[in-house]
Amino acid sequence: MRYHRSDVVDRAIAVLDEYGLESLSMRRLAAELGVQPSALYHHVPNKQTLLAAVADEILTRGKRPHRAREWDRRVVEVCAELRDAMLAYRDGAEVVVTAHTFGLGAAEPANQLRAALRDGGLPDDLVDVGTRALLHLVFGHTVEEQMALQAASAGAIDRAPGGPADFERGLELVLDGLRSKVGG
Amino acid sequence: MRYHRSDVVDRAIAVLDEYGLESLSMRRLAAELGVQPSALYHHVPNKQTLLAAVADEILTRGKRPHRAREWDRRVVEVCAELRDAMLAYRDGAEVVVTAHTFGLGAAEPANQLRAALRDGGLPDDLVDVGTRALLHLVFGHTVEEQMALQAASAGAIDRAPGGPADFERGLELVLDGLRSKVGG
DNA sequence: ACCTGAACACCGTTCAAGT
DNA sequence: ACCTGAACACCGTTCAAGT
Repeated sequence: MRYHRSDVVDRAIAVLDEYGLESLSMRRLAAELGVQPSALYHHVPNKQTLLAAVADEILTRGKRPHRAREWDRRVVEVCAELRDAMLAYRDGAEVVVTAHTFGLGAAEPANQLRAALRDGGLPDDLVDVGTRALLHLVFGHTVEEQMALQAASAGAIDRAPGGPADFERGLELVLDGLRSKVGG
Repeated sequence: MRYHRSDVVDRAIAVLDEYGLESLSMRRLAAELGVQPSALYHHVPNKQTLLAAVADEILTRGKRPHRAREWDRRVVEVCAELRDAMLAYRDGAEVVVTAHTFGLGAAEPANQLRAALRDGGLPDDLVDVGTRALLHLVFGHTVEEQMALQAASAGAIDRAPGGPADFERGLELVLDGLRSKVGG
């Protein structure tokens, strides 16, 4: 059987979702595809690049249309889409955040947020600061939430995991700050 | 030579700072101490626990007195202390954030932030939401900043790394949101 | 109590050789 | 172009045995 890069990425996501990030090794993935580990390096230069591709694919699969017209409602939509996309696969948040940290892929959400803040009439420097703040909030919240969800499903007794309500309230804090500057 | 747990942690920080997190293996650390890898397991149950201890020690070393009296100024002080503590060692932010993510140690900053927000007269649920938002902001910003600093010092040309100015402006966004709720 | 020596079950990556 | 087979240089962790 002959594979393409997209087959490798798809299978990587399947392994990630079923067994978790710590089990997603190049050797394990190769075995899953019925191929020698060295064969993977024909489709992907290294594991880091593969994980970046996995992150991008997770975000692509989570894409949805944005209907909001006001810039601040669109920010909430983009952030919610990002959160839902990461939560859709086991350890998805960890993978996306790591890719973003290393500057590999996962750039789409940042671009959408920047565009929304610019539409809001914010000055360039505040667009930058705001975009980063929103992204860090969504990433931090979602990694924590997914951690708690997975711990709970593994039987560990845990307090309520934050959830979508706390998520939006954290967002509103930053949006309040931004809105107070848009008219200033 | 006989070692104690604190010797192991101290040496781990030295290795971290000099060679980076990816070089901080149990085997490498053992070699650095002139001991067999298995000897480390008399002082520490596993690597995860060691890294949590490293995170806590990094935060302890970065401790400083807080002089601000207003709650919002104290928030800024706590956040700046946290950021500086993590930046003081190579990959320090990554280590502290990972420990916090896995719920191992790194709990002090959260407690200090909670106390400050409570002093501000915020209701309990907003104290929770605000603490998490501030923590995620500081963590996200500092990991990104440290990444950029290390990339720059490794010769990669990079745009200005955010720095303390952007850091405080992101913070102010959330503080604006919180302040608008304290009188409401 | 603390350490050694040896082993177990893995990693990511490279590279000559095959088809 | 894509894959195999074998190797290189590592991992974290366990455990009997020593002092």
